[in-house]
Amino acid sequence: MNQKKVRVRFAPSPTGPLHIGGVRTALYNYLFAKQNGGDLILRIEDTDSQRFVPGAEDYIIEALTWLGIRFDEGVGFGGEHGPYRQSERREIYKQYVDQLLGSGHAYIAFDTPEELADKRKEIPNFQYDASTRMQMRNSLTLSKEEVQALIADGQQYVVRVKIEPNEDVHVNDLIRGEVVINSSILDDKVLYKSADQLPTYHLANIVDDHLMEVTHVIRGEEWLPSAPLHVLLYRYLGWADTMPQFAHLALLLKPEGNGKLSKRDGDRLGFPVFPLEWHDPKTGEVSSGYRESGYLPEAVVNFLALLGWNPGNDQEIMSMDELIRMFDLHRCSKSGAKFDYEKGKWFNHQYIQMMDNREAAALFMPIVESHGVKAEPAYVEKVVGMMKNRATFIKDLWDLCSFFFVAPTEYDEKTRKKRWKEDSAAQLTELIEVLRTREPFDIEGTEEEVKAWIESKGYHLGNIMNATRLALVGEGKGPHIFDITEALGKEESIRRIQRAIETLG
RNA sequence: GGCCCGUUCGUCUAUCGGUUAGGACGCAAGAUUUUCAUUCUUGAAAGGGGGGUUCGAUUCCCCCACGGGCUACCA
Repeated sequence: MNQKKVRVRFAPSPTGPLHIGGVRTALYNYLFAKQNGGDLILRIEDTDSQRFVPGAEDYIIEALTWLGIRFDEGVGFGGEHGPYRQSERREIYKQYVDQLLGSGHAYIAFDTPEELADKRKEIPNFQYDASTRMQMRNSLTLSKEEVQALIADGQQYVVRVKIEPNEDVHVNDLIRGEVVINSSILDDKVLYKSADQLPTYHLANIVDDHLMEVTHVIRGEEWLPSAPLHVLLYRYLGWADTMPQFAHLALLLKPEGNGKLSKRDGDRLGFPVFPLEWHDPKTGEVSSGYRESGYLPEAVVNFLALLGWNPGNDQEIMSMDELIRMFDLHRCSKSGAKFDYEKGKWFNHQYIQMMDNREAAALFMPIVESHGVKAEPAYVEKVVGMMKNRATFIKDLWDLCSFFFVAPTEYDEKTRKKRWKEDSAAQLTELIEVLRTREPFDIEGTEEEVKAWIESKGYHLGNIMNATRLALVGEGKGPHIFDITEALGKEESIRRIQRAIETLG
């Protein structure tokens, strides 16, 4: 094993918002880096000028920052191995393309996209490789002079890797073990595009990982088929001995039906696929995000970490620090995981329960204010403490406990029918007198006194309590009655009961 | 079509040849409760099929089926 400092990278392409599967890849890279005292690099792979989307890069950084994934180096974070944006590394790639051309591991090809398309139509399973390259228009079949002339003439060309056939290529994957593929089935992939004068992913990736001293490549399974090509490129460039180790992560799948979870699923499936809300600059379309939906970043991280990995025991709730300690690439599952949104909600519920009341109240306060209510932080904190165990999202709290802030103006019909009896008005009128003289207006004392009164009168406890609840809340829900009266205070409690008596009769 | 990877409850997963196949989400029932929740208890729920190897396979091997990925001058 090498003793070099662990360096991993997350290398998204800025073609839109980062989706939740990408977030998981970033997370695993982060966990692995931190566990090994290594660095995490953010590299932007913008070699496809056609698909570039403005704002995507900032979005990626903001999203990962929100989730607590910290980079040591890269776009927006500085570092010694820059630039970290591939579009700014043209000259570097050019140099290695020339090296490959010089060493005979690559060649220039003049075939136009149209010609290739025709070829593919004409010959089933056509592949540009050792068996076909000598029938094509490239620097292998044309003379040096012809090639020079074509280039001088301004003909567009690409650079292709020249794959040596009949060679078993071994890819040692940290998750899947050894994968062996014969080089004959690989094709002569384009390394350098004529269209935008930039390298393709394959070349840029290898050059950058080498130059940035990346030790481990942790990426999605969609890259596994091209991993042998990458191994070969390291070899052709003379970097085989410092080649990083690979780990290909199983994909995140749609919950229903088939296929991997993709950006286009958007809100179609009934849940966000993006960490942050995304406003498409072209279409104006808005896609929901986990943050805006009310998720706590810690819950999202915990949930995502467990989608495709487990600690080997029954523990499910883990902080980022624990995840860093426990993460293990060898415990990543080999098969794709269907995205289970319900479980995600459960995680958020758990995290809200673990949250400090003050913290939760601070998050809830803006919602309270948005309803035109001015409330003391201490009061909000008290209410949150009583109610948060029933909330999956902080924003749920308003529906759950608005009655703590706004007196009911109408009474739920069903509850009224069921809970407001003939003698409720009379009984609650008496109750008001009991409450009026009660001092202090605390939870236990008040409860004791009210119950003693009910008993002495021979009233039905349930009837009184349920009617009182209707008066205080406006419907048949909520915490313990005396928790409510204590929080509302004597005056407000009496006022509400009074009002109910007047309204409901 | 070709190539690659995978296959345990509905879902996420544990099991590194011998287990009543465990946990979690969700679901159902019950308990608690003055209500609604929370909480607790219990329950239903799984090794794709066929061959091997072995005293013994969910576990190892092969075939098939199924699922997923890749197959662009996209990443």
